[in-house]
This record gives sequence, C-alpha cells and structure tokens, in this order.
Amino acid sequence: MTELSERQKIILSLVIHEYSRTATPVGSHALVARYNLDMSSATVRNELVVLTESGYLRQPHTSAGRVPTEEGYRYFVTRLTHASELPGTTRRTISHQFYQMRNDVEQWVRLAASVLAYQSRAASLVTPPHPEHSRLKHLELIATRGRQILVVLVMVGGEVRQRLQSLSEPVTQEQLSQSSERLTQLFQGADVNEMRARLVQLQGLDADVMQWVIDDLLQADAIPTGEVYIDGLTNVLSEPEFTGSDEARKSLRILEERSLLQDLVARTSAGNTQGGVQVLIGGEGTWDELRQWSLVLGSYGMPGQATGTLGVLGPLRLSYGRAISTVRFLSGLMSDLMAETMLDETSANTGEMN
Amino acid sequence: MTELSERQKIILSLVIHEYSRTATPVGSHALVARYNLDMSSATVRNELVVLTESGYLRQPHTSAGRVPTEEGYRYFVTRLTHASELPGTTRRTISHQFYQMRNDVEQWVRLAASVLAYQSRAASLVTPPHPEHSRLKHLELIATRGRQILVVLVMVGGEVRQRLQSLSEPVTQEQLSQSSERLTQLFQGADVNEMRARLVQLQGLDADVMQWVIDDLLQADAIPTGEVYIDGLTNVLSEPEFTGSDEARKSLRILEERSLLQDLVARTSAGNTQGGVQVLIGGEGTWDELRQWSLVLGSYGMPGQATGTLGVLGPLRLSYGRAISTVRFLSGLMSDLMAETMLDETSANTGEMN
DNA sequence: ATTTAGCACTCTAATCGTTAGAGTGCTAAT
DNA sequence: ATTAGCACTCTAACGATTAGAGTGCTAAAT
Repeated sequence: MTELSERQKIILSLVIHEYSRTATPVGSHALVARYNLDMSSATVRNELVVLTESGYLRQPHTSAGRVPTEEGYRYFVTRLTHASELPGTTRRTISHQFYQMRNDVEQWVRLAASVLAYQSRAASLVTPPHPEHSRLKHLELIATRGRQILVVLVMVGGEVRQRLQSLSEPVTQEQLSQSSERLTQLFQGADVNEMRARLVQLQGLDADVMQWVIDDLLQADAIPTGEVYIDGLTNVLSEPEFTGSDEARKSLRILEERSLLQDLVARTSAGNTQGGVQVLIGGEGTWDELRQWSLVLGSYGMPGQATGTLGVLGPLRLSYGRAISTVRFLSGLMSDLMAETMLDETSANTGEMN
Repeated sequence: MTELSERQKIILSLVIHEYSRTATPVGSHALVARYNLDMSSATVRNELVVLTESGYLRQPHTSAGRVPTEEGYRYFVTRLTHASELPGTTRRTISHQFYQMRNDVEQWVRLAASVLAYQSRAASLVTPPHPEHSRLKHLELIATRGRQILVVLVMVGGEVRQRLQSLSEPVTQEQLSQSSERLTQLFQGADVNEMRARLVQLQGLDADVMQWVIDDLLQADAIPTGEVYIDGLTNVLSEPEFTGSDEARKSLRILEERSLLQDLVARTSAGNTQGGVQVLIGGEGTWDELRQWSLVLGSYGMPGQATGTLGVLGPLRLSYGRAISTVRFLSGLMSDLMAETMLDETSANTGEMN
C-alpha cells in the first residue's frame, strides 16, 4: 500500500532471507541476534507490525513470528535491482562446460538443467530451442522399405526433423534423390506460408512430400516445444514444505503436468520481470496448481528464429537472488553460444536482422 | 528353506497382497476377515510362524502383524506363473494409441512411459531404441556457415543422428553434396568396423568426415542409451514409504541418478526372470541405492539390431502381477510395431537374420 | 493329529494434560 | 523515536495413560 521506509525495506529483506534459510516463522529477537542489528527487538517489532498491516508479512498465529506473503516476495523481488552476479570463477567454469559440448545442442539442454538446479538448489526446467518460424534449409528423402520413406528436414538454425511416411506406390532411391534435390532447390529458406503458396505448382511425389512437410511444420510450430527437461527434483522434494501429505504433496503433480509447464513457458509475459527474467510467485492468482511454487523464467536463443526457455522451480521461499542471477547468466551464455555456432545465413534475404 | 505347503503359499500370497494394499503389517485376524478364509485366526497364526521362520515374513516388533521380506517377494514372484494378462479392452485401447503415432518413435517412448505408469500405479522408465550395432544407411553433409557443416547420419532402422563440425577451410554445398553421395555409396550398410577398415582409402574431406562419423558412432554405441524417460513420479511419491525424511527420502535420489538407471538397464540379466521380464527386488544385494525399490524390466525392439528397455519402478510392495503383465504386453507390442514399421532391408547382406 | 477357543501378554499409536520457550503487544521510561 | 519491562498467547515437546490390534501358548474340540 503505502511506501515503505528504508529501514522497513531492510527488515523485510532480512525476514525473507531468514525465512528462506530456516523455513520457520522469524521473530524480532531472532532477527536482531542473527544479523547484529543495532536496534532493539522492540523497534523491529514495531516495524514488523507495519509490514504486516501493509500485507507483506503474515503471522501464522497470534504469538508466532512472521512469514512473508506472496506480496512480500513480489515487493522484495521488484526491489532486487542489484541482483548479484555469479562469482567469476563459477561463471568461467560453467562457460567452459558449455564450450566443451558446443556441438550438441541436445546436451546443452541437459547441462543447463543440471547447472541451474545445482546453483539454485531447486528444481530446474529447460526446453530445447524451438524455431519460432521454421525455415527449410535442406530436405532429404530416403527409401527404407517398400513404400515407406523417411523424410528428413534440416531447418535453418540446425534443427533436424524426421518423419516416416508411406507412399501410395513404391519408388526408387534414384527418384527420391532427384525429388530431394529439386525440392531443396525450390524451397530453401522458405517458411510454411511460402511453401503453401507454392505448393500448387507441384504434382506427383513432390506435391505429396511437401504436403507432409507443411503438416509437420505446422504441427511443430503449434506445439510450444516438445520436451521439458527437469532436473534437481530431489532438491525440492527434500524441502519441508513438500513433506506434508495433503495440499503439499498434491502440488507435486505439476512436475508431471508437462502440458501446464508448456503452457506456462509459452506465455512468458505475466508476472514480475527482472532484467529480462520473469518471476512468477505463487501462480500469480492465475495458476492454481502453482500456489505453492515460485518460478523464475528466462529464455535463450535468437528471437524471431529459435528460442528456448529455462527456469528455476522451487518453493515460495526460493532464493530469488541466486535463481535470478543464474537464469540470467545462462540465458546470456546460451544465446551467445547459439548465435556463435549457428548464425543464420538467410537473414540477408528476410531482413529480420537488425 | 524347506518347501512350503499349498496352504502356506496361499497365505503368503494373501499377506503380500494385503500388504501391497494397505502398507501396514497384516495380522491373522485381518487376513481371515478380509478374505473370508474358512479357518480360524489361530490356524493362520501357526502358519505365519512357519513362514516367518522360513524367512519369507518378518515382524516389525513382537506384537505386530507380518510384513513380507525381500525373500518373500521373490518367492511370490517366482511362483507367479499364471501372470494374469491385461484385459482385452485395455490391450486394444493401448494398441490403438500406439498405432495412432506409429510414425514417431520418440512419441512411443513417452506413450509407453505414460501407459506403464498408469497401469502399474508406479513410476515407469523407458529408453528410446538404441542400435546395438549401428549400420549406416545414408549420409548427408549440409553447409551452415563459413567452415561449419552439419553432418546428418541416417542409420539402418531409422535412427537419425546429427552433429555440427568445423572444417579447416571453407567448402561449397556443391562439394559437400558430391562428398555425401560418394560416401553414402561407399559405406551404405557398413558398421563401424567396416568403416574403419576402409577409412585408409579416403583422403581430404571424405576422410575427415568419415573420421567424425566413426567417432560419433563409437561414442553412441558405448553409451548404453541417451535418455531415460520417467513418468508416474507422483504415483510413487505419494506412497507412504517415501514420506519419512531420512532413509526413504534419500532413496529418491535414484530418480535423478540417470547413470545408475542406465547402468541397470544395461545389464538386464541379474535377478528373477518371469517370461522375458526381469524382476529386481530391493537391489538384489548389489545396488545399495535400490534397497527400497523394486524394478520390473523388459526390453523391446529387434535383438541384434536396435533395442530399448522399459520398466516399472516402485516400492517393494509393488503390485507385481500388474507390473509384469503390463511390461510384458508393451514389450511385445512395441517389438511387433518396430518390426512392422522399419524392417531392416540390409539383413540379406549381413546374414544376421534367421 | 489338526484345528480352534480362550487368555495373558506386548507393543504401538492415539489422546490428554502439562510445560518450557519463543514471540507478541502494550505501557512507561529513556 | 526508541527501548526496557512485563503480561499474555500459542506451539511444540514431553510424559503418562490407554485402547486396540496382534501374538504365542495351552487346553479343549474335532
């Protein structure tokens, strides 16, 4: 509501910090003792009353310490401008690990999930880069058996898609190779719309193939992203808030509700933002399943081309500073790395680059 | 130790069944009441003494009911010959779902994990099919930018591998295409050994490329399998044995120890076997991390070519009947489906088929 | 020779006061 | 404005008590 004094802000931060550590309500005495505050517990107590009345703190019961409310966390996160960076040595170590496997994007995803989970001491989730507007780079048709062929699509940006299809009648690898070459020539750099526009000019095998390709790409663009890698589950399962059976345990279901996560990841817009990083606290009133969770989300990749999402998932008393700085760092690192390893050579044509 | 009487076997089964249901020690009265046994609790009690002395049951404390020991489960599983099949309607539903997405092997894996978790009410794990002895079907080189090229390998069986590589000097797509065609001609149907043998005949770009291909395949064959899909975590997390914090919660770590799972999956040989399905109970003395878990493992695919593993992971009091029948059914279904969709057309050359 | 009824005994888990301690809010003094 | 002091509150821990489920044994019944 009303603006807080500087001292109140500090006390709020300390309460949040202490509660993050201990997961138990924090009282005035404990605060003064632990942080060597040069004021008395009574003074702190007075401030706590204000913070409680403002809705940033809450008392489980009359004679207990204070617990941050979702509002409290939000205020704290918004004010968290100084968002500490990761230490230099850590940054270098992580960069090094990524450079080690710069050839295998699939590996990045796992590495990112692992690093994120370790650094934030919470669960992490990472999606592979997903082309926002796929453009074809190369098309290859390969005979497998009888009337079955394998369609391999290489997209601009390096993504490879494959699909098995049945033809109405058998063809030779010879024919397939010719068709591949023809279609690659014709549709190189094209996106779905352009393909569809030019589809009418084709006939026979070529037309069939391009119809499949279009279907496949439409489907791929519609689904936000295939898989969500999750790591650090045990970090979060051992937190006290997820040991009680009823409400708490039910909320673990979100770890399996991939669809929910995809939904979430899709609209990385709601909630607090912190230097390119989104912070969702307690589901923000919208996602009921997330009432017990906080989510720090970032994205990586090249906007307009291929992007992925990465994030930290933990209890409300998540260590936001650490989570945010790690997400931000990885977000930048992976984006740089992507730009470096697979620069888009069609950008000249499309003019999408600035 | 000594052979059990028929009645003792029945009672053992009932104890296991009841304990599976309730997760609490089962006593003589409860057994008689619940299963309408036409004998008195005293008689049952006498038999329970025998079963306990034989090591199949155990008492948490003097005046408690009985709990099955690992030995007890093993005996029970071994004797479980009648291994009930899944009901016909269920089988048909599942088959239908698989046929729906017969084009996308990646989807099978997820579907299998989902079905397995649902049917067994436990966690499930499934690995994608992994070629045991990869043979090249088609090789494609694609220019990306400057000196970077994308190497796409299509293996016999349909697996597609991709890898980004840097050349020492730039080449045109023209050159790459020629090289692709040449190498595909030359190495079609070859496995790693044959590639290595014929590598010396090559030079320049071709030699470089084949060296990468060999490296990649060696690495791929060495790692048992890339990813292990897990589903149904919440099924297992809500079980009472995993709510206590100490020993129990620590054992959840195995869900993240992908390496352990891969190790396990690799040697599908130890432990009890039940019609092609492996049953590991309580780590079988070898895997300490699995002391609290049981694992029902099966494999699918075409032996000698590409196989994957699928299994159920749950507490010791897992519903073995259900788990085994589901694993067996899926194992067969997926094997059939694989054979059907991607028959190996080089088998004539290699003579590996019977 | 089994099977079973009966009974004394054991152990857990739930219930219920009791209490120590951490914390609050208020008032009066600094 | 801050703080010392104090009465008050509420939880969580502790201990004692008890209901109930279960056992093992003995003696009677089949």
